[in-house]
Amino acid sequence: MKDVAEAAGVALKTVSRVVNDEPGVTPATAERVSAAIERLGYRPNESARVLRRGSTSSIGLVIEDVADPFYSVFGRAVEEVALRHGSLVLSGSSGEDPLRERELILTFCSRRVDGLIIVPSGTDHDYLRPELDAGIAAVFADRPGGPGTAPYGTAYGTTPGPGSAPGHDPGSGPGHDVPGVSGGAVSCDTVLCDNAGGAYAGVSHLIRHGHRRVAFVGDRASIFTSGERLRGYRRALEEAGLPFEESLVSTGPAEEAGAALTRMLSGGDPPTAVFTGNSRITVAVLRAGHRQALVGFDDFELADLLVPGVTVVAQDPAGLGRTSAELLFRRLSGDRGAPERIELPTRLIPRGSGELPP
Amino acid sequence: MKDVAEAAGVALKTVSRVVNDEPGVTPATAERVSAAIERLGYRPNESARVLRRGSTSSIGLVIEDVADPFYSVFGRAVEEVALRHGSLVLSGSSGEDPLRERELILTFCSRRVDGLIIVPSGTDHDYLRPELDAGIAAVFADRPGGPGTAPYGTAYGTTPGPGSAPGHDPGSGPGHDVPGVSGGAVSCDTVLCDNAGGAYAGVSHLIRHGHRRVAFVGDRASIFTSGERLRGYRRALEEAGLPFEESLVSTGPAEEAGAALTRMLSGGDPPTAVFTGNSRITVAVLRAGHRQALVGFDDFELADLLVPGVTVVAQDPAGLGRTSAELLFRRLSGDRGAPERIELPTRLIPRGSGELPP
DNA sequence: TTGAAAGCGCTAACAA
DNA sequence: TTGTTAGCGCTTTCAA
Repeated sequence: MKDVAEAAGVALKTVSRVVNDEPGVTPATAERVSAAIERLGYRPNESARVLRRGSTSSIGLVIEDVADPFYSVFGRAVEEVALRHGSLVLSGSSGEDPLRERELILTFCSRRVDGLIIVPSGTDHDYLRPELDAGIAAVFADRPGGPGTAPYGTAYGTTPGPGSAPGHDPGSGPGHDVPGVSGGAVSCDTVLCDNAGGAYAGVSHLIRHGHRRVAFVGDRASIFTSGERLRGYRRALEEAGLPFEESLVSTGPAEEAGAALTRMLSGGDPPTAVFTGNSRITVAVLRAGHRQALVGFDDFELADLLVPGVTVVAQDPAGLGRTSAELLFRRLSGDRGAPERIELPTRLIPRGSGELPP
Repeated sequence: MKDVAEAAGVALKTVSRVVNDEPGVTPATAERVSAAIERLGYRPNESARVLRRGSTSSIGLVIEDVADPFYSVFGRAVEEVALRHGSLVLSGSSGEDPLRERELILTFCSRRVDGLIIVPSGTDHDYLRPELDAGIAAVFADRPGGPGTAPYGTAYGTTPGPGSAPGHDPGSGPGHDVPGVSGGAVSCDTVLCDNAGGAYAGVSHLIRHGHRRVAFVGDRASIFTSGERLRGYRRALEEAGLPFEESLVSTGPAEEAGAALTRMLSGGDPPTAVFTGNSRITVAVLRAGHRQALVGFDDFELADLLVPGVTVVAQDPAGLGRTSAELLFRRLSGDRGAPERIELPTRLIPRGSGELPP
């Protein structure tokens, strides 16, 4: 910068003005400075700028896996919004590891990101408090953050989010104690998908097509979304007057999903339909050769090309990313209102597999 | 930091020493400092650090679309390597727009990334020269960079990369003038996939299964990889003594692929097999209802679950990312050798569609 | 083992 | 319209 100033015969501040498009520079002077910049290949040092100005114009994005189709679409939407706001995106994969998540977040904070969008894998985000106090905004996406995060002065309290399916019961079922599902004090902005409502719709769809024994094959019960979807499943059974049977429910990692379903099917009185808790599990079940009636949570590419097409409850990952990012930037531009909890709707897409008769 | 120093009753430098694990601090003093850090929630300001030290411990990643499965896996691999090297990843999507690409790269450079990994969509990267001169390392991945980028002193010259399939002809065919394919001066490190060799293998596979009229449905000829794959196709035909027919070749965006193939099939003497130039096109062709013999470039999820399974020439996006990142970090740690051009092999995965008889 | 002072490149505040 | 000065938070250098 000094070199440029010298070459153009002006003071530092004038170069600064030109670089930042500040008013109060004669076109002629500006031209001279621009020429010097061009000739010397000068690029402003963003670190110095940040140091001086205090804001980095960048946000941190922590997701489970950058390579997961769901989260990569989510990330792209965040990037889009960030671009519109002149912000860059620092991103990292937590790999479902709370420690790694924490490390990543603190690293981002060291880099003084203006805000964070977090798909939390941990359930305790107490360590965020100093950062939030220091003015970093944070939005939890896809899953609520753990207890102990309370920015913006206003405490949120224990709000058992009602979900949008009719008549949700707020308590989580016995034998499926999902931490953070109900009664968790979530007080950062949170953008979720209507997991319970979506599962409710999917399972009801199967029931409407004549099934009375519907299996639930979901992910580990410790994951928030899994618990919510299980809730929706129970609610649908209940409303149809069908009994909830432990033997028709499996929760565990996707790798075990195929085997779990096989076990159910080979037992006495097997299910005639399956509801799967996410796309990884849907694919695992299909790969294991199961071809009975099926509705899966999460849309996935080529679901329409399989035979029969796979009926799914589609989330909107791009919408989730967009909403989260827009909320974050609203906070960054000064909105100090009470933390919000937004729940995005799901959409049932019938493609054949969910309309098979028992 | 000043507060911490005061609270612990030491000088700034001592805090700095503790934060950076530098030797020469009594355990007792260190303990006092750590306690103050914890109590005050102090986080070092990375911008100031960068400003002082000069290195940002971050790299920039420019890809076409963060949400594309191929590139998101690629990006994840880059992230993995960066993590091992204590580096963060700034990433952005160019959306195949050279202007956006350039803007993104310059933004990253302003942020003083230590290095860049670029999947170039533009063909001219002259604007990178000042950055490269300033010591930023760059690796082109998936496609070579345009002319006019010559770091590390050693010029690379015009090297018509031979590819690994036997007997490639170096000239690109008449009527398919692909810029940068042959004779392009590429002098940054470059990591590519063996596009020509892979296409050669895929088309030869179809020919071996009795097909004598194989269509090529590829992406726009202006894209480097498309051109290379077309080269491999020609080579395979040539070697089998089959004529190259313009009417069996289509190059254009994926949205038009289905219609293009339909046209070919409804003409006189239609093809009995198709080779598709990338997974987007493969899917487009399948979605258009085509079910003849097919080999596609690029593997994709669920290719094995379709009926018949889709035979593909698989690339290794994670390997591409890993190799690129490792090369970059080798440069960052001081390797000034001549620019490298690495070509990763492909793998043919037979699944049924490529083994159908004419 | 510890500390004081200088300065990284830039912009905010104030002068001319 | 243009310039001068101070200082952002840290590390480097040199001294105690």
